[in-house]
Amino acid sequence: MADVAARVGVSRALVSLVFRDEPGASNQTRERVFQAAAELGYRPDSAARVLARNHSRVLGVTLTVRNPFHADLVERIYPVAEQLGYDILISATAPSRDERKSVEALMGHRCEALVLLGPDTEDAALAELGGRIPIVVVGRRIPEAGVDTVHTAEAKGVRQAMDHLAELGHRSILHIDGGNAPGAKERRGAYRAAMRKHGLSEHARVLRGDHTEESGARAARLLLAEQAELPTAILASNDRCAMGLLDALRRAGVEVPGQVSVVGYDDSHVAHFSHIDLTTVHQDSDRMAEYAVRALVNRIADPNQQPQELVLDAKLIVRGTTAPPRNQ
Amino acid sequence: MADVAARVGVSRALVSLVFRDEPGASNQTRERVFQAAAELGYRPDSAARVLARNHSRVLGVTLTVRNPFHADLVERIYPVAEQLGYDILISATAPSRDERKSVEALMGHRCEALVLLGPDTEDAALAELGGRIPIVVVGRRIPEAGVDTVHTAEAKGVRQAMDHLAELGHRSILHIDGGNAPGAKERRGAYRAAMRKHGLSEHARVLRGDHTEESGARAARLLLAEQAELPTAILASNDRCAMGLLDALRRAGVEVPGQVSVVGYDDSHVAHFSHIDLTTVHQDSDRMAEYAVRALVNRIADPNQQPQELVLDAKLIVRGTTAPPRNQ
DNA sequence: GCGCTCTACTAGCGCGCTCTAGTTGCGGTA
DNA sequence: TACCGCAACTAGAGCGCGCTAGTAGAGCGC
Repeated sequence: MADVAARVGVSRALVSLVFRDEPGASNQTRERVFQAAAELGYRPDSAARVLARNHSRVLGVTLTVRNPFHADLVERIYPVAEQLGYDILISATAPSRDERKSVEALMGHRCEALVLLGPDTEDAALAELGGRIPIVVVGRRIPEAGVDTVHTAEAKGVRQAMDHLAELGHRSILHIDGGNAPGAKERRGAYRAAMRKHGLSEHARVLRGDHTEESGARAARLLLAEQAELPTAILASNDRCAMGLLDALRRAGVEVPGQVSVVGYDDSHVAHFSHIDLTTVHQDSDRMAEYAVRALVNRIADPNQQPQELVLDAKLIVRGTTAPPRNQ
Repeated sequence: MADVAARVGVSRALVSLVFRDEPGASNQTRERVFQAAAELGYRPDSAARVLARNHSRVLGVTLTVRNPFHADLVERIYPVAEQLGYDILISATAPSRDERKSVEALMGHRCEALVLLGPDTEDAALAELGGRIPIVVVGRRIPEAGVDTVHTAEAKGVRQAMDHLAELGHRSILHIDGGNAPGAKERRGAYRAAMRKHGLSEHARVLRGDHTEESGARAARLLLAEQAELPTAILASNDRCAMGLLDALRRAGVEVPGQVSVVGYDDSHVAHFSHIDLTTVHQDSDRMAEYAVRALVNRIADPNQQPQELVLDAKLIVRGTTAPPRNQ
């Protein structure tokens, strides 16, 4: 920076002004500063910036690197953050690297606030974390944790899916649940309620699962091994689960939707693909991402505001994996 | 830090020593420092650290957020880097965010070196980037760019796949290529060479594609629309392409491998799933990740060493999507 | 001529840490 | 006793910026 200043023949402070795009420098000088910077290959050092300002203008994001819905969210988080003048740092969670570590890393890099995508940390720990640094939890409800959250109206989405299946004439509808994963409890409850509402309680059945492809495939294997009649419709815990289920069923020669209808949850980009064409509950990933970023920016500006819970509308997208039940 | 020092009754420098785990402090003092730090909720600020040291001990990684093979690599990069005392920062590439931007962001955050996973930046630009900061290119060959690279012996992998198909009796083998994507050119060349070697040049056919599911599905639609006989085997550009191809074929009622055999490339985790069970060319993602990180660490230590190209062995993994050809 | 405002610019401290070049005190050795 | 070496510790500069408080000079009205 000093080199740039020297080259242009001004002070460091002026160069600083120019790079921060603040008033106080003539257009001509700005030009010359940028010119000199380009020639010298100068770029502002964000570590020093962070140190000198007292806020870093960096938001951290934790995600599960294998989750396509997280990928959808991240793709939208970047432009929104950029527009608001924030930079994004990503830290991945994986089997070998738990969420706490990701969070620590991001905090160490001076993130001012964190977006947690579908965190599996327990409520109490999240509340405690929220006390230390602004966080927004995406895709999971956290009652009374005192942190901002954004998630879909799980129950509504499930209800729509169940209404759709019931209207098609399905009675034997099974649910593969998401275990302890974010949103799973709500979806499970809504499934049971919908079965009751449609007078199908006797057909209600929940298989334990999670949010991975493997859990869908496992459920399929289990059902096929039972030698009993397959349900005519299956509500999967999410799209990944539905994907696993779909392929396992098809490999076993079970036609979808001819013999079994399948509904997913998330409407992640994989569901759109013409060759998957999954009926699923749409979560508005764009709005979730936008809200998450804005919530953090607002909270940074005013840390004492009441924590907000944004519940986005869910909407069933009917595609090719659902049809009237087979003749039994 | 000053607070911690004051609380223990020592200088800041000593606290610094303790946190860097350097010799020069008694065990008793270390204890007391950690104790005080815990009580005060102190954590070292990495921005300041980076500024004061002249190296940051941070490596940057660029990846395509939707690519499962990249996910595999990242999962291994974390522990290796940690073991060597480096921290990882991830920057995602997406349609809305090109590679240059990711690289800029990482450099701005003082990464000492970058791992580029399957970069699509052109060779010359990579060479130039390599002149400014140590980089290692993963999954792509860059002849004479003067940067470290690690990739699979593409030709060998393709050759094995082709030998396998030929041995099964396939003659009409089609290739959906990866367009300009990393490794695509080599795979395409190897496909042609293998067809020649097996005396099948007249059957050789390459469809233009890329490394996405959609390109596989598109190719399937195109083939099905042609009304001509389908090839008996298809070599996809990578696993994602194979996934798209597989599902599109199955949805059209084409049995895999009964009517058409399919081979992927990458052996990303999706290929393992029991319900996908894809015959594919294994790339050793663990070794790739390890080598990439070590190469950077070595180059940071000695920037002038000769650039290295590590070519990892490729190995065909025969699973369930290949079988002898249908009777024609 | 004076004082005023406004634009364009500058000096220099401080952000939280690392690192070099020390100092202090103590036990061992000739 | 004098000296050395070593463990344990400290003072203070400096990393690259942002920011506050300031100055110099041009333009203007009276």
